Amino acid sequence: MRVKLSDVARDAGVSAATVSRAIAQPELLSSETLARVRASAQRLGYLPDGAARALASGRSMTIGAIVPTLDSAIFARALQAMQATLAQSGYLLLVASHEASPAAETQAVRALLGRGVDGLMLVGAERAPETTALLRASGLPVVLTWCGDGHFTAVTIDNAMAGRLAAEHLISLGHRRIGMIVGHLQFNDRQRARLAGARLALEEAGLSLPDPLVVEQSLTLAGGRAGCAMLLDLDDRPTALIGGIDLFAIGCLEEAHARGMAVPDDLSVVGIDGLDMSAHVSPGLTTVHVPTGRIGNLAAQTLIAMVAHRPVQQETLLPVELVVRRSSQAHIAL
Amino acid sequence: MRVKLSDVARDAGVSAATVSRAIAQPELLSSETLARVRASAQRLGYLPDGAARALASGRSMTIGAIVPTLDSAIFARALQAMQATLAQSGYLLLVASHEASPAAETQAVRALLGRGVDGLMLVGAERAPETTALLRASGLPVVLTWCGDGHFTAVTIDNAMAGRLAAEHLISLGHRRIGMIVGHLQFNDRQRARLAGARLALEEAGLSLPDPLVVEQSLTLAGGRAGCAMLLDLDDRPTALIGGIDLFAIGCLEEAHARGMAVPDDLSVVGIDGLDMSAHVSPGLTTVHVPTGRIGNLAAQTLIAMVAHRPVQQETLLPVELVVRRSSQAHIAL
DNA sequence: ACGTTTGCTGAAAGCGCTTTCATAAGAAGA
DNA sequence: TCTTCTTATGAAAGCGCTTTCAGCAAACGT
Repeated sequence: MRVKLSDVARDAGVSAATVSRAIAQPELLSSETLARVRASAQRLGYLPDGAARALASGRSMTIGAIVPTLDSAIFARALQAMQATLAQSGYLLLVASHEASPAAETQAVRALLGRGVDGLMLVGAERAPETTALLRASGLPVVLTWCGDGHFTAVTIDNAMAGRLAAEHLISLGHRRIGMIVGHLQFNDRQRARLAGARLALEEAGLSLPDPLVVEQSLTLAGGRAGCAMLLDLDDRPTALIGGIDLFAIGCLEEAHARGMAVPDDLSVVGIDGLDMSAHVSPGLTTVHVPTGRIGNLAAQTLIAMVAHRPVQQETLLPVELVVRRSSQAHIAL
Repeated sequence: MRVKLSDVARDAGVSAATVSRAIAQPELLSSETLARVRASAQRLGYLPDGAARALASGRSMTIGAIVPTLDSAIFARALQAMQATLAQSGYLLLVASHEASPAAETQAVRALLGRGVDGLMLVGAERAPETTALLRASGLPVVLTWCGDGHFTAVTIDNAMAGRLAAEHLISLGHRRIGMIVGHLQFNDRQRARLAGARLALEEAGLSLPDPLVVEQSLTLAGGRAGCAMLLDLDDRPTALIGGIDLFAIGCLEEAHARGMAVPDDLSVVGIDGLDMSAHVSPGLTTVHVPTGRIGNLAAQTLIAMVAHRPVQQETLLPVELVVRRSSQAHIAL
């Protein structure tokens, strides 16, 4: 049915080994043999069988990625960047998502490991012990992203610093009562770290971020609006809000607008992520920029290097940076 | 090194065939044999080798998807939906993107075909003839999305109708001069169809959508803003704008706001897509809703059915629907 | 009681490729 | 000229699984 390597070999009048080499190590062949094989392959429309190659060589030229969800601007961008980088080296991306379920993540790891991926990208450092055991036992190159665990190779950002920068910015603006909307903290070490960073900054300034001023929401714009609504309905409402992700902050902008409150006059808002969109909303969103695309690029590069047994940096910490726009301003105490 | 099927077989005191059956067709085994094999597999931490399974069985339990980019709310959502549906049947998603390059798409198809995917999802009906030839020659289940070509199985929406609904809505509101921002039309049949639909509706109403009122932009919020700026800078500026994607329309909202123009008082704006975000921006965006997630779900279901040789509908046309919000209102002629 | 079916299991032949090892033919050195 | 390297190629042994095809019991039918 399908053209196989032996067909090409017969057509070109060479052995199967030679055809195989024409694909993988062309420099070993004489130029005329190579040309002949290539011509045959071309003419017959030969496409190597990946499964057979993977079985025989032990490499699948496939990298796995497991993210909470693809349906997020953040992970989508990181994966797009990964995919683009991987493609340049002939790798393909096998993706799975776990929707914030550790058990689903374990399943996904198992599925990807079974598919013979050459390396694996995961988000965050927190996971079921079983998953970690699986990963270690596999001996496969693994790169953690956003958060590292000190053991696996990682491409990270300082989430706590991101939270801190957001908080310190507001503190320096004179805000004393600050609220924060975060994603569900369970199985989300990025959000926990951002919250912890903000809280610490507040405490160092002699302020605090008490539980009533922190609301957990699902990671959507609607979640941001709802969280904002809860915070603004408090008796002693905050004068400034931090969104654990930009989407939350944008939700705050919308909710404030819907209530007839002016941002930044009546409420300051700061996000964390640095979505493209954040520069374009009104007012422009002050945010802590995270190099999402670079996380993806570097994760891919690191994985490729590890597969090739090249030395890699154990943990690459990418910088986050406060970008001040219109959504935050000095708080005038009454 | 790694535990293999024969290790499990030896440990359980059965043949390799029996272990294989324990995985793929457990109903063929006596319950005690099955239990014994499972216990051994569990204890040894056996994970089947996907490459070997794929080679021996001819099925990889992997579905390929090639999209223009992952970094788009639309495709990200569709892929997330696909992935979720596929995962339920034990399939994994192998993704590639082509960034609006037909040649890159061909490459991607080749790469995925080579990886032995069991089926392939593609976006749109327009592609290099070589790609189509490759697809046909492979004989693999293929599902086109958003647009069909009358040959391959497809899960589509009526893009022309979407454009028409947007235009007719504005016409009915009394707008006579309407502009449209579309993505680069080359290699994007979805945008072409939406434009054509809008144009036709206008012409049927005795109006027109002349070239100067159509601007092509890259598919980002910034593109939408830029397109809006161009249209508003026209001598005879339009009173209403259609965004070929919601992101464009949201860009229009921002640009209008930045210019001190009120939407919908000074300008009506309608999008196409129905992003979650569109319901939350201010003013709420009138848009033609597209069931993006369902496209992904159905593409996955269709592919799974095709792999199993179950009959499938040749083309599934999903409905689009106008959702009227605050961004559009009647035009008062001066 | 004797063929016949049914249920469960094993032997073994691949699936299409990679890769080691061996070999043959030149090139180079002595 | 004869040995010693190189260089280019082929033969063949798998990679770890699936899947006929057989075989052997036990259960069935008459």
